[in-house]
Amino acid sequence: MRSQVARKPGNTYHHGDLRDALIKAALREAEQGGAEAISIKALAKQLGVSQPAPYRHFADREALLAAVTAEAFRQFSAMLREAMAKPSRQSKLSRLAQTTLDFGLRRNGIYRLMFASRTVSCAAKGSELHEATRETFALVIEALDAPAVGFLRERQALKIWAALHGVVMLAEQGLFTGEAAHATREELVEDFVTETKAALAVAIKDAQRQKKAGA
Amino acid sequence: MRSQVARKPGNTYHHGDLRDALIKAALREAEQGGAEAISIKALAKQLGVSQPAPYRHFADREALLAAVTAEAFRQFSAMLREAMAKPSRQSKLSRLAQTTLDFGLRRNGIYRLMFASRTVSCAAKGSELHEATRETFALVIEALDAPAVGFLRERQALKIWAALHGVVMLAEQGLFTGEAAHATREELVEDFVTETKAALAVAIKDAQRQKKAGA
DNA sequence: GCCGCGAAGTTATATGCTATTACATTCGGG
DNA sequence: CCCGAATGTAATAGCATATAACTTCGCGGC
Repeated sequence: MRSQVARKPGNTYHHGDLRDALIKAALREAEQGGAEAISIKALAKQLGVSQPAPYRHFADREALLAAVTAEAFRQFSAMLREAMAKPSRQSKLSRLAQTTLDFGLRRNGIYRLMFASRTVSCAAKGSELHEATRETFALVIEALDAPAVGFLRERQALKIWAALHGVVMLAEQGLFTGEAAHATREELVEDFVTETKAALAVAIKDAQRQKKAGA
Repeated sequence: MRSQVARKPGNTYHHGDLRDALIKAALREAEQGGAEAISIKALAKQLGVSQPAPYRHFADREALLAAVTAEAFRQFSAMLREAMAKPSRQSKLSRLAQTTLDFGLRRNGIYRLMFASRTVSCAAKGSELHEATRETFALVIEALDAPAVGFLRERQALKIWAALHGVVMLAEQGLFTGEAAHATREELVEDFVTETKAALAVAIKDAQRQKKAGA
């Protein structure tokens, strides 16, 4: 018979998977309040471990935030992938766009963690976080469903990506609820989607014409 | 002979204009590190007053942040107005756009304070902060240099405003420095400006046609 | 089997920030 | 000139980050 001092149901002194539990709990906390809602002390209490225990897994608060943000990007990517995968009348790009808007508003604290904090821009090139962001952007390019034509595809991806972020930002700021609200967020997003498709179609046609002329 | 305990050069027990000094100093601090770089204690020390002195002017940290953000909006508006006022080859909209990008990158901490924090969305309707944001958005509409045609003008203003924010966000995140960097931020911004002008021109022509047809 | 080492957790503590309370000083109007 | 309001100070409570020193547990080599 072991000592079994542990306070957790069928387990021991050691938590078993504290690192993962911390990230998941932190994500829950950040859902509403963003990064500032993440308190190491509170998380430790919530998970039933001593206050400095988390420091065994993360050097400091910044490191935890980076891990949480990376996980957030992975969840976001998964959501986008799912939305793009399921059959639908709408285009992949449109589904990606609406999903981004939805995610940005419903999980706004996490969204701010991902796109509006310094954590991401400080991520080193090979880091877990950096890779997670790159993968998400790759999905945007994929959603365009367009052949590679010079760097035009990447450029259009950047443009729609930027536009989507902006809509989320303004929506959260309340610019759609005042007098200027005669356009819904969804309409604006669909506008950008349409424009992107049009621009891509023109560019591809141009490229084909040039090829033909060259041949 | 008075006590003259004061530590400040030619002055007294009272600071004279602590509230204003706090806001200005806080803005300096936020320039790089954003909201989290603003510490009441540090500001008090820096200004040579006792640590609780700031609480005479702001109920709590949130209130200080709101005031700082409002001041930031006013400075931003002033910068936009100046850029739009001076004669130039470029359109007003283009100057507003490039100025926004410049401000968003050079004073990124403040920019995040203004557009990516919960402070703004929590601002009450009549508050100083709320008014400041509304005034800034009015400048965007002005920059379009277009007659009011239904709500189309507001809609275009929202769109370009959103797009600009997105570009700043992605730029700060480092998405323009990687492999996809074959479009500069300035080019993207100019793209959006051009598209906005085109959309406005079409809409206005449509409206005139409709009017003529109706007459 | 047991031993010992390293991973993971604990208690105690230092430091820094926010915020409140009670007290002191100055300014300005009646 | 004096009193009250505005503004500042000292002292302190409470919470968060972070580190140090000690403890417990699991596991792999012998």
